[in-house]
Amino acid sequence: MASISIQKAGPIVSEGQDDPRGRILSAAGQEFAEKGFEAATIRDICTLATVNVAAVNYYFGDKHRLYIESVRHAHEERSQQVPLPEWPEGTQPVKKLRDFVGNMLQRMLGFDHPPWQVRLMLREILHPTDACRELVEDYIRPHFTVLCSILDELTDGEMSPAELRRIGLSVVGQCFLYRAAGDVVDMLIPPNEKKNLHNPVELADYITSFCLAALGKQAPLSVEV
Amino acid sequence: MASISIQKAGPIVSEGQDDPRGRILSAAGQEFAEKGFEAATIRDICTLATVNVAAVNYYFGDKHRLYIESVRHAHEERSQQVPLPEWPEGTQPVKKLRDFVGNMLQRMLGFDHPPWQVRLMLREILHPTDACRELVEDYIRPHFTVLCSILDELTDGEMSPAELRRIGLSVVGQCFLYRAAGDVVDMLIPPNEKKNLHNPVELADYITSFCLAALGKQAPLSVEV
DNA sequence: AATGAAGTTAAACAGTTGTTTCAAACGGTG
DNA sequence: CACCGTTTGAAACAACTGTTTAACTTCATT
Repeated sequence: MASISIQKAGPIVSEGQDDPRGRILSAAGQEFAEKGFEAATIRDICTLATVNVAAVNYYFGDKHRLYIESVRHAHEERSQQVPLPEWPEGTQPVKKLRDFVGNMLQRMLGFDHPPWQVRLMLREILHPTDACRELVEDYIRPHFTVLCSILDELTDGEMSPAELRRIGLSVVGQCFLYRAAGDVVDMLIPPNEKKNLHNPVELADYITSFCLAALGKQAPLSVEV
Repeated sequence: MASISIQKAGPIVSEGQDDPRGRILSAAGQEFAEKGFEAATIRDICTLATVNVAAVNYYFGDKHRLYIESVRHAHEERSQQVPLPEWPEGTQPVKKLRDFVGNMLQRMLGFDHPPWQVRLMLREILHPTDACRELVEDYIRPHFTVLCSILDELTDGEMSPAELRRIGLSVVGQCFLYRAAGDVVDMLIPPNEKKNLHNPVELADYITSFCLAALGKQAPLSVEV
């Protein structure tokens, strides 16, 4: 009974090596990312975090609130790990677009394989729960807004905000496919082709070129006959 | 014991109104599509199918094999519901591309809201299990091959197969985003804008134009200043 | 009518789930 | 040291999971 008031906030300290709450949050994120909300069990999470089963209910109240918190924890961490690029005044919008796409691919695909933070966020994007709104407002929308403003610069203000958003979704969509359906993409293209043409760097160049060509800011990929 | 031999095949009849196996398959597909493999329960499936709990194990052996079968069932049904378009000899590749994109969007997004077959397949694409390989080979790859051959026609054979596949993924990616991350897209754009610019028909026109422009087969979306 | 396989049922099984309990241990403060 | 709120621990809880059992119905075939 007396512990109920604690569940709302928990200890102020966080992220320490021997901080149980932080360890649970990290372990939960990994488990939820891998198995999803239902399949991940409190017992596995606690084993991974080396805490007692009761700790989750003590610190977070129940499994659902632990999930919400772990999604928040994930996108906060990921925002710090791969921040948006900053450009000096007067940077060419073409370069900005290339940087943005490269940044987005790096954030989505990671250097080797994507970290659990991204996979957890992906789950929330695909099957939104209560945690989704915060994820969109704090993480996704700011990034999308930057992209649209780059496109606005690039098209010299010719496009309406609605058109800019639609083009922005074209850019995001091309990157998103590799993240969300990466396994199927791997089955559709030969392995060596993946290394040569579908690595993050080549992809960023290609997707940027594709969009620049579509917008008439660069020669088309194929020449008219 | 005696019933084990039955589980492999089941009755020859299928899809009848009072065919338990067919009802289970359909109910399982809906439940798996909505909740995923773990969260969907055999009891809920059987309640929906109005059969006894033991029926699943009788007809399919266990939950996992029921899942495999229901994924197969889903993409077989969906192939009949929305077949690939057929074009008469000499059809312009531009028209083919527009038709293909429209067809893909219709298949992915459905007329009103997407049927459970698509949502189940989407789950398998995002988090592949044993059922994925068959889904790719029997459903996804044939469609992707058609797309690449259209792009080959369109570019007059100038592109290598690898380049064609990469462009194909650009086309698919733009459509896929609306299917996989539709809820987030809805949060990023105003509701009326969605009706005007992001309905299947407008989208098919836009995505086709975007790609044609990128390939230099149509005027760019924005004119050079 | 008798037979026996095919199909269906309610009940039970063993295992796992999220959650709770309550006692023990901790760590500062009087 | 004794006190007290906070944290940890092992065990138990009730509910639910997939699966199995064994009795029962159906029904074409002999």
